[in-house]
Amino acid sequence: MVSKLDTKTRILDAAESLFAEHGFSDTSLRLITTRASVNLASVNYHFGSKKELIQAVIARHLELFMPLLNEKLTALCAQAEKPSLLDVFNSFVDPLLALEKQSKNGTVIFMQLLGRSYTDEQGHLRWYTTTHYGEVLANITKALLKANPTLSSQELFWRLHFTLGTAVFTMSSSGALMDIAKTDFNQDIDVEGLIRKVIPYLASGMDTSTETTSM
Amino acid sequence: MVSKLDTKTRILDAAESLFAEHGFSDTSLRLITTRASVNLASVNYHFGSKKELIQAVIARHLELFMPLLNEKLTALCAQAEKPSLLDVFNSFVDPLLALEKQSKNGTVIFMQLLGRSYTDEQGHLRWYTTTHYGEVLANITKALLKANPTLSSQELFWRLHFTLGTAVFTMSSSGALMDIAKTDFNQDIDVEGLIRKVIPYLASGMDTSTETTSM
DNA sequence: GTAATTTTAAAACGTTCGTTTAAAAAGGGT
DNA sequence: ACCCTTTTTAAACGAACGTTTTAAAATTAC
Repeated sequence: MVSKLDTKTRILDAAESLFAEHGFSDTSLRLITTRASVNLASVNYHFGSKKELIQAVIARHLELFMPLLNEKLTALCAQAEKPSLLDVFNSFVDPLLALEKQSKNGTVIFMQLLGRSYTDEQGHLRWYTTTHYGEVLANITKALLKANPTLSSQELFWRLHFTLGTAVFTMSSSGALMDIAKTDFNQDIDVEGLIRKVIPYLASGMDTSTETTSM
Repeated sequence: MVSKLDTKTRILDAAESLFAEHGFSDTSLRLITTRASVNLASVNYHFGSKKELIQAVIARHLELFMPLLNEKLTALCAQAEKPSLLDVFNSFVDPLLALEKQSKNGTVIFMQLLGRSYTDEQGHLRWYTTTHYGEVLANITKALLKANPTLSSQELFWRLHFTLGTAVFTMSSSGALMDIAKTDFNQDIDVEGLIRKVIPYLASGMDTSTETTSM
């Protein structure tokens, strides 16, 4: 079943980095199979179609990330004392960094794919996530509500998506941002540093006082 | 020079909505020219290439948005009293809503294009913006620094991009978000309502206290 | 060792893409 | 009316795409 290095794995590895770099549509199967050093037809043989390959690439990351995150969140919800919002967001750090070990730049690639799955008309991707990992998503809101019980479910909904926007956009363009920080401020920062830098911002936004809300 | 309705304008109108809906690569010139009811070759005749058409579409929005924003920001910087961060972000409201009047869903389309210009490998788009509207961008940071003088230029840099992420992502997926809000909470909200909802979040994030920053 | 199955390989399929060409149509100036 | 420029049109170009086909090679099972 397995030779030197699984053809399926080679394809997934090549595809995920190319997808993150150029987007789904702008990455051809020929480019993927060339980088993976496999035959063009192997994609259709092993995955069926390009669309199913995209699903497989994202699924591989979700399968690693989601259980790790769920573990952290349930632990947080199980403890007696009330967690801070920083505690909740810090729960994401280890699962995100675990992706880094699965594949080079795994964290950034994961967030880029997550962002693209929202914008690249792959609307079914969001559906896939919510149906396969609805329990985890529910635990995210549960933990956030435990940290800030004054939040209405509506406000939580909005701020959760505001948070997702910051996270996705920041990590997606992390390469460019880190370059600018290096040249402009001579500031060296890696992926983990960037994650830890954005978390206080996210916690602060999630904790916005609702003084000026109109509806 | 002008007939019933300029062919160039018809192309720009059709292109901008299709670009925002499907992305640059997934929108073919045939789709654009069909919706615009013009000949396929007119795009290359009037704009030279597809890439130049993309530039033109974004430029048209920037040319409306940036001067309006600059006006608001300079007024804010000119006044004696210190503005709040909410004041600064509220300066974006009118310019954004002005886009809504230029074309249907103009605000959302503008933000979608802005987001895509960051992620769709159109890195030259970011360069175009910074070189053509560097003055405006400088005024943004100037206004924010006036509202919060304790911010270092580095922290401002990072939080500005965090802010951009929230704004772009929220407005880009505004259609889906508003749909969910409608079905889940029976909450009716339009583009202006969404803008006004995200602004307190952005101000709060920009005002994050730097207690836990590590580097 | 041989047969059955799985995987790889090269080639071609039909489609769609952005762009170009060349001629017709429309417009403007005198 | 005429010429000259601008614009529109239909048709075709070559390239790149995802996918399919067919056969060879490799692997597994007995």
